[in-house]
Amino acid sequence: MTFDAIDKKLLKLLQTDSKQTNKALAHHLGLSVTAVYERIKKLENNGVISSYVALVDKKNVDKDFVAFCNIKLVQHTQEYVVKFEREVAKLNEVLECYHISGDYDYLIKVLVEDMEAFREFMVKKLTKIDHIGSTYSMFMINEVKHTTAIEV
Amino acid sequence: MTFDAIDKKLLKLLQTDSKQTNKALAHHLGLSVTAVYERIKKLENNGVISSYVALVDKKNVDKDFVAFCNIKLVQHTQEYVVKFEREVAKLNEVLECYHISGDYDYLIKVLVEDMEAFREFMVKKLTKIDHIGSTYSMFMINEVKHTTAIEV
DNA sequence: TATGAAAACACCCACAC
DNA sequence: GTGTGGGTGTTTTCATA
Repeated sequence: MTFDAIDKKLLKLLQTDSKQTNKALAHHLGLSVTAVYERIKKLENNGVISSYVALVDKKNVDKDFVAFCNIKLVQHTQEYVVKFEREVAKLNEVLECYHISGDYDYLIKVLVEDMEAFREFMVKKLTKIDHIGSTYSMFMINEVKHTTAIEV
Repeated sequence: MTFDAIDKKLLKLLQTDSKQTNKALAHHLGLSVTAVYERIKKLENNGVISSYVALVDKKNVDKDFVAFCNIKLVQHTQEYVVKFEREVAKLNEVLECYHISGDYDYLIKVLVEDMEAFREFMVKKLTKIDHIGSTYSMFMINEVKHTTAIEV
């Protein structure tokens, strides 16, 4: 589908705050409530908007220790890859996992309470997955930017 | 604040789908609508729930080229650091930016249309920021997992 | 705290322009 | 694309236990 300037602005607004009423959105966009309603439905039906979620502030739940782990597998057979991906996706400390180019095979983002919890995670969960060769971890010192909103 | 089992389940539900009605949530949790309403308000007022947003599927907007760039600054004076962080945060291709431990100073996540757009980004935006020493980029081959929901 | 009832509000969809 | 209208459902408040 194609987006005009209004669609883009609408997506920006909804990606910032999805609890705005259609009336408020209509006012921002200079459209009628009905027009806004139909544009939103179109974006939902086309899968552009995949879901609406609540975002939790990790600082306010005492879980703001973030680590990025580069992971290398010992082998890259279909079987190993599939199994690793399935196992790692199950771990709820793992917020993101990407198969990437470069020196390592995967990059994962891990969220836990503190360094001690991270150690537990590495020893008891991550490295329990078979076929992991080596890992290289980086710890977050400060979160400079983090947004879920993408420019369309 | 402290969370009981119901709060945790409620947060999980809202982080998955914030458009559920309080009635549906009440049914899932075995509570009354008002009880759910007040728990949600408490979570919002305590800053546990920071916002409600629409999530856009990057595949459906033809913007699914993801790169991770490790960045090293030439110097680490307060002035350079502050300036870099301010400039990089302004770039809307940069979804996330973390000051990290390890061989590099920063890890950023970049979202653009394709490799050509990434090249443009690197040449015309990122490396235009002063004091960047070296960079090391990794490209996403596949997104194995990506969630905004954190376990509380 | 939890609840039910009631008012205020927003959404949804059809119709007319 | 805008506007209206009305039925439906939801949010919010409040009295009550």
